[in-house]
Amino acid sequence: MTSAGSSGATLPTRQRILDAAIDQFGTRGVDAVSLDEIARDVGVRKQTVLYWFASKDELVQAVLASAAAELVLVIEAAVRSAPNEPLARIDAVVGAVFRPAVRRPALLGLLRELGRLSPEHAARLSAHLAPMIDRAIDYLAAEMKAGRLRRSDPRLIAALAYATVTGIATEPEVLAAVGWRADTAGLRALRSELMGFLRAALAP
Amino acid sequence: MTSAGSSGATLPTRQRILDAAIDQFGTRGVDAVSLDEIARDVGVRKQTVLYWFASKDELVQAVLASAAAELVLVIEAAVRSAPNEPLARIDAVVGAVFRPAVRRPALLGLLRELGRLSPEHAARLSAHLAPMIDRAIDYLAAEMKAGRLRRSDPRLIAALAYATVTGIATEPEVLAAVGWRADTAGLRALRSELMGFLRAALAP
DNA sequence: ACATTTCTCTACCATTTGGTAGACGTATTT
DNA sequence: AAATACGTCTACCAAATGGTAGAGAAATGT
Repeated sequence: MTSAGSSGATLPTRQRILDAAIDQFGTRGVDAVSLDEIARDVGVRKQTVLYWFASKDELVQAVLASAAAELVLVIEAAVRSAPNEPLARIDAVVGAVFRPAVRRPALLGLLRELGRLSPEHAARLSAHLAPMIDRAIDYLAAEMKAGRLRRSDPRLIAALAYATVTGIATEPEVLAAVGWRADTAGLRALRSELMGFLRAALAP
Repeated sequence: MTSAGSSGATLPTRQRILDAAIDQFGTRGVDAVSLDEIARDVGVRKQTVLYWFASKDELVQAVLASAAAELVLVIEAAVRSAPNEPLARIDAVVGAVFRPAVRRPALLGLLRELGRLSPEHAARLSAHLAPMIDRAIDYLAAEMKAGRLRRSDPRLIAALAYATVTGIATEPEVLAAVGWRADTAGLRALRSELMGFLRAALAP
């Protein structure tokens, strides 16, 4: 029983399908991407995709779980390794999310798909992220109480900060529309502006 | 020649198709919506849709133009009727966009489709909005220079503010995920938090 | 050596998609 | 009254979609 199970270490193909699917679903939307396209990206036939994931629905489910897990991992690591000071922590989280997000908008783009998914998928994804969200909100509330963050509704503040980061990371076209350049200097400037924006919005 | 032309006053059906298409495209994504579904929404057959709009592509084009025009109209009106003070103007714009946006996420949702549209569509939409965006950026730059707004890159600030408003307005699921309630009081609280967030982010 | 499992493939299939052709009734024009 | 334009419809169609059935190569176990 070397096994594959539903969790453990998996073989190349399955992972490659998953990766391709994250990119496609995240950037173009689940409904707009066909299994054939994913298969072509991976360099394999559609039936191979359907061998690893019994249906498109199951693939979507796996993609969401995988992306959510990756996000949670990245964010929690950033939080743990940051000093226990709210603005520094926010910087750390933004920094951690920012690079992968801008270079691979699909990751956050998947979250933006939330409203277009079936209620079941949406619920599963929410459940996956809920603990982290709840902890973040509790943290914000505590820091507000301690006067280290601007006093406001921590839940809405969390949502607003999320909207800002996700929006800016998943819509390069908007940045292009305001004349922004996607070169290295541009990226650095964007990141620094983003942090400045959030700091100003959240500082007491 | 009572005529219909491509601009002027039009008959019910065409407009109803346009409205239904805005909602569907904006909430579910262009690629994911079929002409049959739009037709069903309107209570008509697909061929009737194709009578008014020669192809899906043409319908998309008309929808984008219509939505952009509506947005520009609403925003410019809000700006004109607001006092010439940057934070007040921002409040006015947010207030003007907020109600329609939350009740009809499709409008802003269409903008979020930008990256998924064909380059031609994206370019046309950008062109439609560019004058307003440029004016906004110039305005922000001037106010920053005058010390009435936090000094920063006006282009990125515009993009960040846009991301915040659009994100929060088009993703009710995120609000739900943080435990927000969509009742009247919730709406008021959300709007006030949003304005507070932006004011704090932009104030000098 | 043989049997079995693992993985990818070809061959189909029913349904849905955007789109064409043209019939049919109703206004409007002449 | 005849002719014409207008708006919606039914009848199709070729391509693409998600999915089933099962063949065949390669590894693995016995």
